[in-house]
Amino acid sequence: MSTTGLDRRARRRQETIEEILTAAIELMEAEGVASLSLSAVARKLGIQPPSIYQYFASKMAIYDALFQRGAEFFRDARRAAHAAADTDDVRELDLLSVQAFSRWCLENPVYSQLLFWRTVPGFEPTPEAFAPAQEALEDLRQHLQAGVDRGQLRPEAATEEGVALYTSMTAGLVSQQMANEPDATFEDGRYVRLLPTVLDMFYQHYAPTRGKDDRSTGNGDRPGRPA
Amino acid sequence: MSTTGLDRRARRRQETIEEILTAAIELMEAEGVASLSLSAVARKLGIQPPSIYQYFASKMAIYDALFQRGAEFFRDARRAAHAAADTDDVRELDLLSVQAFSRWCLENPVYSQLLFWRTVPGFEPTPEAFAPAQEALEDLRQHLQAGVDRGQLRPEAATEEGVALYTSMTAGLVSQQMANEPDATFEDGRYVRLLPTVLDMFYQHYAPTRGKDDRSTGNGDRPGRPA
DNA sequence: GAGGAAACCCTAATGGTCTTAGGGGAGTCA
DNA sequence: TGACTCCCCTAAGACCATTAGGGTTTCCTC
Repeated sequence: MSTTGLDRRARRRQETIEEILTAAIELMEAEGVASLSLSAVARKLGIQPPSIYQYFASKMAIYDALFQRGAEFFRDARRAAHAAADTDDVRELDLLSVQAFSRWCLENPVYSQLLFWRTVPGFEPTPEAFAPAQEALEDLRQHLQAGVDRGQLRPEAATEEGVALYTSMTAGLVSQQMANEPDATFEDGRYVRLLPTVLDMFYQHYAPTRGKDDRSTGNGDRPGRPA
Repeated sequence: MSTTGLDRRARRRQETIEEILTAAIELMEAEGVASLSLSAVARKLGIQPPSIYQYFASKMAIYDALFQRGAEFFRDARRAAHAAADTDDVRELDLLSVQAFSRWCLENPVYSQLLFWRTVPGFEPTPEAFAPAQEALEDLRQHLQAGVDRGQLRPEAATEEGVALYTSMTAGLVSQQMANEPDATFEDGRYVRLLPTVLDMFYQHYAPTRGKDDRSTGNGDRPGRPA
């Protein structure tokens, strides 16, 4: 059969590509992101180093593929956290998704370093690899816009400035966590524990100006301050 | 003379060490922090690569020396900003020093990456090299304690949690700035422009509970919301 | 089934890296 | 002057990424 043969070959090729990528990830986890060696990948697969060039044009192409893969994982993890949440409260949803974000980062330090730090010497992601990351950012902006629409945030929150603030604060915590306590889990990290706090700070900073300072604005289900 | 000879030799040795370090910095600025090559350093000095081992035990030792150098620069820049300020208001002082911090980071991206990101493969700073960085952190804690003592911050601000929040938020902005707009100056960076804002958020979050929620606590000179 | 093409994997080689070993010359001191 | 230390060298080993080119297997077409 003409098609099955082609499919088989294409499938085997795809399998090898996957094998290379997962071997690369495992080696990076063990030896550090920037010290990935193609020879080591080849050894792990039981082939000779030049054979890898059948599948990737260069070492950078491997980094790029992993960047794209990570960005897709990340975007989907964020969307899944949204979909799984059974609340309509924007702030609650926000906490869930930001916790999903940081949990994913801590559980996938290799991807995080590739995605959020510029940790590899000459590596710059191609636009194609970068696209999913930008989609995730756009997801976030729309989410903040939803918060604005429901009166839980001032319109400024969904601007470029709001997104910049939001990402800096949350990614800042995760960065510090990974740099200073790389082995901590999501549950007992000293920095990542502060995520609800910075979220509070964000929502308070962009709280709609309704009457006087009303901390629990648009957020009826959270315990208020004692009267 | 016995001493002058020894001094001369020691001085020349120290000069060579400095030459090596500045050459390394220049190469890193041009080629990226992690892609530093001892051979390139040697070429720049007009010597052969093995000769560098007369002055540094390994490539990591050079990274370590630069880490220490950078931490000392950083600590001193922060202290100088404090000393030069002619205000007693803790919050004002804070803004000046955090701006000095981020300005220094943007002007010295090589040192910043070495100090605040884990960007080099197998590099871990030795305790000796790390000491000045810890001194700078202790400076910050004391500064926050001063804010507490003057009634501008709640006592929690000067705890480990407060320091973690403070460093995460400010370093988060600087990280995002350097990752996303590496060529922007301190004046026109989209992220670093938000430093006063996050400082506001911090001071508001740790505002002493004086009567009701008083947004302008300890911050008389910033325009309030319209009544 | 036979011929041909493509895919796959190999060896060999180039030029780069960090690092160690060991030797020779120059400056320094008694 | 003789000895000692320091400095820089060349040579070499063990890696690395990458290119060139050849042989074998696999698949499609006739």
